[in-house]
Amino acid sequence: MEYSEDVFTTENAREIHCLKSPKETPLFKRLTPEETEILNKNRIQLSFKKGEIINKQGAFASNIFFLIKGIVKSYIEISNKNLILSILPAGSLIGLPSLSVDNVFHYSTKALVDTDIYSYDITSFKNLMRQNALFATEITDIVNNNMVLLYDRFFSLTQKQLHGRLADIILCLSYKIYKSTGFELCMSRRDLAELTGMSTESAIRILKDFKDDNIIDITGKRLEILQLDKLKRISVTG
Amino acid sequence: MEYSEDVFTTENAREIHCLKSPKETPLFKRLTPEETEILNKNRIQLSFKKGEIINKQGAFASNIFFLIKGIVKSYIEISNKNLILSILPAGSLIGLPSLSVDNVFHYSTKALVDTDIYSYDITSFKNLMRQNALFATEITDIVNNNMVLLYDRFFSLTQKQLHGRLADIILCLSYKIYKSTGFELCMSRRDLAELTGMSTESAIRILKDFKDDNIIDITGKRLEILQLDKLKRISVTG
DNA sequence: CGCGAGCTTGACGTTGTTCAACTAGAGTGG
DNA sequence: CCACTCTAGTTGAACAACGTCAAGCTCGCG
Repeated sequence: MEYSEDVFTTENAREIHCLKSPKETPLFKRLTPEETEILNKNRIQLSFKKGEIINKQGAFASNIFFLIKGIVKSYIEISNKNLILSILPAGSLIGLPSLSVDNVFHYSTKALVDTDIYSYDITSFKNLMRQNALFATEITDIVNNNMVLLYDRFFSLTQKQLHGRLADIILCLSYKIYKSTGFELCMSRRDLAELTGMSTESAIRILKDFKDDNIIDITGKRLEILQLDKLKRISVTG
Repeated sequence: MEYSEDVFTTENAREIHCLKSPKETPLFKRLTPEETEILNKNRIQLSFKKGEIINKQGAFASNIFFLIKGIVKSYIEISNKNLILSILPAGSLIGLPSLSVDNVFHYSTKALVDTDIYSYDITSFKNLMRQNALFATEITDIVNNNMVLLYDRFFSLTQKQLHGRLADIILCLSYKIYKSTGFELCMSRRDLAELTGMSTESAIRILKDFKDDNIIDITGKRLEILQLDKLKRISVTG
């Protein structure tokens, strides 16, 4: 089943707002031809294979990345504990916090599938913000949107039990990333666990619970939502 | 013991970055006299007593608030589950996400002590951003800073055990809000619990653990950190 | 003086992690 | 072509962490 666009804005908006949705960003349209030229002069296109690290948390951030094609995970790693912040589809920007706070990356990112990015010089980027108010406002909008998504995930992971958290993530992946109730998962069970703040074993057990209850079907990487309403109910009740 | 300024930027920057620190924001200095005039024409000053609600999550957001004096908690409430997002000191802005996402407040805020605020018209605010790039950039910087703080709290609450989480919060309050190792807590045990994502009883028990181990002294609302190093170690080990 | 909200403690049950073992598939080198 | 290894996935049992419930306490306030 494919979703119609209105699914995203109706009913349980709260629950499904937890991952980034690919959006045709009007970001660069705010720039004048001259400004675009400046930005593109220092732009480099790079390709990453599935599993490759794009940037490392803590590293000096001299670039902002724009995701042309692919899917990427952003995550925090501290002393062998990993937490996935978000799954980023094409159209996303990587490294925005570095525009304002320190000159380092605040999270790592890794390609979940083969991925192409533009790498922009962070200084040019900053300068354009300081001279083009509409551009700067667009950036604020993007950061604010990310903020609200993070609020929802923050709530989910701290207030819901394992079943609710996993239901949230399955719904998000379905709505926001794959835009279908059936899809080929581009991440491991461990990734699912790190997205939901639980152990890998727990993630596997709960997937099995859902499968035994005929709420989803999952074999290997192929996941199909069989009873969307039940999954939503689990997401709400926690 | 009072902290010298360099404490904030050295050693374990990661752990102490979890609440907002009061900062003399150069925000409004970016505005021209005419722009300041526009903004202030639609500005209203309001006072809230301790415990009063400033704005409600979900309500129509026609204003951005600036915290002149006082301490405020911002929190998410869904079906009798509460999660405190942040403790905001004087100098903070409230409602920034509403500039970009929906026209509603994404969290509620409540005064923890008697509080004065300026209430700005959100439309004037938006218009100024669209015409003054330096102003818009400042807003981006503020939102980005809040984002990074949220990353840290997100990690703390999802990856650390109760003792680590409570240690984090005590350190944050000490560094960022009270700027001293001894202070009069302006919130209830329940607030501490909602800040750390645990039950009130657990918060109380762990405070007692810390007290029994002579790491802190707490009687009523008065809290004194006795062994800062031990508290930091607990924060790190989780 | 009594009431209610916040605080505190102990006993108990649940939830979720850890550990260990086992399986399946995907390279890798002889 | 066959061991060999390595990683991802899976399962069960034991255990620890944490929440819930119930009861009692304290203190400010009417």
